[in-house]
Amino acid sequence: MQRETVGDYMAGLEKSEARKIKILEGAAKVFSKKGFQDATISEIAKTSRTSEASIYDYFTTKENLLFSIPLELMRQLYEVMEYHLKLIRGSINRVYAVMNIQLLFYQEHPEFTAVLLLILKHNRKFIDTESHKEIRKNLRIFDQIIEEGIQSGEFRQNINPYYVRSIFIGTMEHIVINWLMVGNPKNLTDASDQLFDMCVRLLQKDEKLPGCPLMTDHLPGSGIEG
Amino acid sequence: MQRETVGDYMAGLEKSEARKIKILEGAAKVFSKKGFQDATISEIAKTSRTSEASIYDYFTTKENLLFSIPLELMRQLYEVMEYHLKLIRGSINRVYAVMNIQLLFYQEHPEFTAVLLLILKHNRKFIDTESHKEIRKNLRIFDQIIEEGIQSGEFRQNINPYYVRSIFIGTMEHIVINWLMVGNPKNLTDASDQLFDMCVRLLQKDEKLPGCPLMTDHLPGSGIEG
Amino acid sequence: MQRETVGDYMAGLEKSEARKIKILEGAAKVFSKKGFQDATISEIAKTSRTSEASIYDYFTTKENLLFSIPLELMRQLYEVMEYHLKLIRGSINRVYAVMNIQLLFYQEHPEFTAVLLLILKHNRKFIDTESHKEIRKNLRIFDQIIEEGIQSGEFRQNINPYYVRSIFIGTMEHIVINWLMVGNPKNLTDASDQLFDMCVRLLQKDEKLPGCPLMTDHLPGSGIEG
Amino acid sequence: MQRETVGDYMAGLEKSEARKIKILEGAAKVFSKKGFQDATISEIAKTSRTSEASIYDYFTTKENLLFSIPLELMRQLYEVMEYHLKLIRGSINRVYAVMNIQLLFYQEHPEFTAVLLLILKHNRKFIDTESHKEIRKNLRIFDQIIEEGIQSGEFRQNINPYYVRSIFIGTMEHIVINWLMVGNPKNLTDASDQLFDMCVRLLQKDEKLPGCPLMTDHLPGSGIEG
DNA sequence: CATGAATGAGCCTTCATTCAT
DNA sequence: AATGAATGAAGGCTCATTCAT
Repeated sequence: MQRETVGDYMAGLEKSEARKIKILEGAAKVFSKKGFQDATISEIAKTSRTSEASIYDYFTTKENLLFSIPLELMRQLYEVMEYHLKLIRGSINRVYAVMNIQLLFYQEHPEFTAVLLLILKHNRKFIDTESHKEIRKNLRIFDQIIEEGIQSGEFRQNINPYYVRSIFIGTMEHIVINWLMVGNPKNLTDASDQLFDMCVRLLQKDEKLPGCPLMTDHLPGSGIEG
Repeated sequence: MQRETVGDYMAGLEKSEARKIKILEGAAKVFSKKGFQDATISEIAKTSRTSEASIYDYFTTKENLLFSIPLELMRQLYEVMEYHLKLIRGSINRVYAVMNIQLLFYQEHPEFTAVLLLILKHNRKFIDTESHKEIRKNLRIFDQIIEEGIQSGEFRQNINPYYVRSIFIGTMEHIVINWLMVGNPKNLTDASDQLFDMCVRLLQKDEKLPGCPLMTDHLPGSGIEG
Repeated sequence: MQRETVGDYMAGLEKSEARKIKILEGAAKVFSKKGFQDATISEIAKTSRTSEASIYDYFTTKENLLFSIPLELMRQLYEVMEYHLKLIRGSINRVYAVMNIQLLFYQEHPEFTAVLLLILKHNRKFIDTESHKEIRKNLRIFDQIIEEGIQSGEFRQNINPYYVRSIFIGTMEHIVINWLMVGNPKNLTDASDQLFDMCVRLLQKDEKLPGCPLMTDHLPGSGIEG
Repeated sequence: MQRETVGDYMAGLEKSEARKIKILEGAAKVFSKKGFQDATISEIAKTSRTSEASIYDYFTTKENLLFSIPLELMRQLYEVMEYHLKLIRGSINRVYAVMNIQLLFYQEHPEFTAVLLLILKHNRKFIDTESHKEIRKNLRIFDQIIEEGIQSGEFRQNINPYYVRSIFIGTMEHIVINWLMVGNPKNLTDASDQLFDMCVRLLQKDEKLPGCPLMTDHLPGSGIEG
């Protein structure tokens, strides 16, 4: 088999790389539970089954360790996105896929997600890191889909890609943060379809709305109260 | 009129209350610049032109100080919202007003906003504070408007208020966070209209979409109750 | 009436002196409960129904306040001792009286006693205070009785007054400290007679022992194990 | 002999245990000079030739450090007591030995003694510590000797062991505290014999008092078990 | 490589004390 | 005379980080 699964992902790695990943996982676990400042290197070492000093063999500082958490995972996400998007035609469908994959990924990596959305996204220094570059790479996938949709005529012509992205990303992250903080909704993917049903209206051409397969249940209302 | 305006707000306060507000302002300034942990009480004291010990006359702990920052401001925001909404008819117009007031408020209090959106919103303990209660009170204003719009028939009948709120709040906060972190957009209220143009599509009935000039057909001649 | 009772003791005092005593009482209460360092001027002020600043009108420092606590009370004790001893003849009886009065005094002023025996007696600086001078004055009463007893021939000739005093004072204080710390014995005066029965043997002449009224029940034992 | 003597006691210890002892010694030195509150961890660290942080590797709090000071020493004292008492016959002789050993021990460890008698003995929390358990173990040695003396008929039958102990312990501690506070007597063991001469009268049968040269008639030729 | 052990640096928090009213 | 209000000064404790083994 050519594609390695997540399961045996670490199988082919050198021992050193494997330990680095162990540390990152432990760090994600501890950071997500305690926050950056309340997490201690000591606890991360314990969680990673290694020593504090060893952590400093792989990461220069505690902050560097924090910032390194998304690097590999965002690359994985990027690959998964690319892989799936190759198979999907139609901008709307591609937007849907991106949202779904993203939310699924968050759901499967709750600790990483907590680190990303509750800690890193609000850290100004994080913007200058390699990890953030990976995040922007992922964002660009979304941007491209929107632009393609506009150019192909599948989307409304007068939408502003920046605001579309803001709405999609902002909404998703808002939902995910609620999921992380108060456990609501229970299941992120449950939210996915509902969210999409709403958000997609932003993209669709006006005349398409009634016939849009995603919007079949929308009965035209009567009038408007004066 | 005899009631004090916002301008001379502090004029009528006792000295003790005035100092408390000074401290909260200094704290917002420092917390917004440094984050919670990197901010020191010493620097907050200096910024507030008071002593470290005095801070502890008004707030029990550093965290309590942090959590106290939004209390008064969120009450002010609530009052402003209530005041303006009394004058506005039509659910769409009211949604627009809420977004505008909110964004304007953020823009006018960037340090407070940074504390709120970059620090407090991701702190689990914050949820149990009095300040957070005020925030929920503000959210309920939004919820009510949505529900009224549905019941009055002005909005689509099959929208899910939870997701509508998530989209509006999530998007706004995303925009505001970008504004705080990278200075883009330069002006929050510039974003307001663009955002609204898009978001409003989520609420409107399908047949209204084409060509409906937003924000005009709901404003009766006066629109403002005497 | 010439002798004022403890009850109306404060009646004849100036208001200022009355407040000073109030403070000393509050201080004794708080110091006895918390110890010197853990007691705060703030709590003493509250307990004394006065303000922190007022305390500093009467006492220069917290330590000065502590050291001032025994001054008046030790003078009272001295007067009580002198008053009673005038009526008592016989060195043994006088020793007994001193012990009794002392223990009774401790029992009636448990907070003062705690301050004295748990805090002040182990403070090197206290030795140089006016209060300590009063304490030494009281000790001298005891010393005099012992010396009189020796000179009158009522006590053994070869006793060392220093060690006798050490035994009596050391034992009493040990008992009182236990009473303060673990509540045992419940009643100090209960201990008084038992203690005296034993301690008095140190003073009595050897040939007096068999006939001594305090020692009537002593049956001669048999032998000594080799 | 292979067993380490007291002299090279620290030789066989692990480095970590040796450092712990160094800290305890430094702590005893500083606490005895300054008292608990006025002693600073910083000064203890300096005195122990270690860092403040290291102290917290071995002791959880400053108070825990204080309370830990007697633990090992009281164990040593217990062993010394047991060792010597094995060699001594006669309850009077054993009482004498206990007093002597105790006072000698105090004299050899003046800083420890100051901590014990000037700080710890008056601390209510100390009662619940492991160290206090050791102290009670030592007290029980004394109690047993008294009881044995009563049962063997060597002592008066009607003495109350609680008061006997109070007298012996109270007196000794009183003397030792004076020695610590005002340097009088110069030499604790000088006091020992004088004190014993007096105190022993409390124990002896009445008829024995006249002319009985203490400490001779209980010592058989050898007195020491091979 | 891995790590046990050690520490320098720093901050929150507390009060005794002062002073203007 | 009395006090509310303000603060300077100080110390316990915590960790990120280093380094010898």
